[in-house]
This record gives sequence, structure tokens and C-alpha cells, in this order.
Amino acid sequence: MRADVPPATGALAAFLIGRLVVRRLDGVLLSGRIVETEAYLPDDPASHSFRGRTQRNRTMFGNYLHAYVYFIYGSAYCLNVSSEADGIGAAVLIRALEPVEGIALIRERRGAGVADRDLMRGPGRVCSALDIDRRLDGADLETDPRLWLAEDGTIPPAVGMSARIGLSRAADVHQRFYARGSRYLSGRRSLSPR
DNA sequence: CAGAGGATCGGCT
DNA sequence: GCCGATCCTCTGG
Repeated sequence: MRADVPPATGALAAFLIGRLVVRRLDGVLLSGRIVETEAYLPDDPASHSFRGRTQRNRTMFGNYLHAYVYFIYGSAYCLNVSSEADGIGAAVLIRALEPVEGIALIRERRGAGVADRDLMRGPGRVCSALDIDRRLDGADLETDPRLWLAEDGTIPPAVGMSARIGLSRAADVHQRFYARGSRYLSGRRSLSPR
């Protein structure tokens, strides 16, 4: 691979927009359409993998299409998809989903008073809605019966790009991808121009 | 072992 | 829009 070839991580982050995350929970299927992702590239100062492999981030360094789940701010889990070959630390953060299947159970899990628009609008809310935590870290998203990625044949939406959200480093790197026009985006409006 | 910081959320102004 | 909660993880001594 040469330097002018787009990194697989960025390509995956864009490709995943419009695809589904599916969770099986006690035999019930919960799913959502991916409307927002962020790429955390190899050698990215904002990435958990930047300072090398640790106990927490080791699935980022494993093969691609495995779940990397971490806990943040004492309150939220975030779901990522590992995105490069074995030995390279990189991942795609799933930032927001549009509810598709199992909405009744998702509403129940998120609690009364939460607007449908907010059920999975934000990475912590995605994991809260789908009961994703460190138990799922390392899950193979091609074979695990609890969590996987799917396509449903719908036409992929137009994809926009912007800076990533909530970073103190590499804040100018435009590796956030979103479905244009979706009402389920987590970012501020200035980051999602219509 | 102590300290600091963080890919967030929800509540309040 | 701003702010605090909350606790895991990593780093340095």
C-alpha cells in the first residue's frame, strides 16, 4: 500500500453509514441504522491506540471487524469496530443509530421520557440502548451470535464529513462521517450542514 | 500508589 | 450553551 491510498479505517467508517448494527438480547433482535461514525486512524494522536497496545485497547490491534468496547467518563460505554489488519491499532466509533428493530424494548431500556430521536443519538446511548459493555469487547462481528453488522439492501444515504467530536487533540482532522439529512445525528448542527 | 484526564450524558440556565 | 458527575485507565514516582 502506498501513502496516497486511503486508509482502510476511513473507508470502513464511510462504508458503514447506512448499514445495520444488530444485537440479540434474550432472543430478541434490536437493531439500528448507522448514521454517524468516526475513524481513529493508525498513528492518530486522538486515538486510544496512539501510545501502543494496552490491556484496554488490545482489540484495536487485533484483526478487523471485532468489537472494541471501552468505558468513558465514569458513565458510558462506546462501541467501535476494529478496522485494520492484526498488529495495527485503529477502529471506527459508532456514534449514532436510527432505531429499526426492537424499538419497544429499546424504549424500555432507555427509560421513560426519552424522545425517540434520542434513543441512540450518541455513542453512550447506543451502548445503553443495546446493552453493550466490556463483556462484548473482542466479539467477532462476523460470527458472534450476540452482536453483528448487516446490510438490508436499502440505498445508502449521501455521506458528509466533518471534524470529530469531543477531542482535545487532532481536533482538526475530518474523520467524522454522517448520513446527510438524518435527524438522528449526535453532533452539533454546525458539524452537520444540510 | 496517587494523580490526572477522558471518543459522554443529562440537567439546568 | 455550560457544567458537574463518575470511575476506569494509564502514567510516573
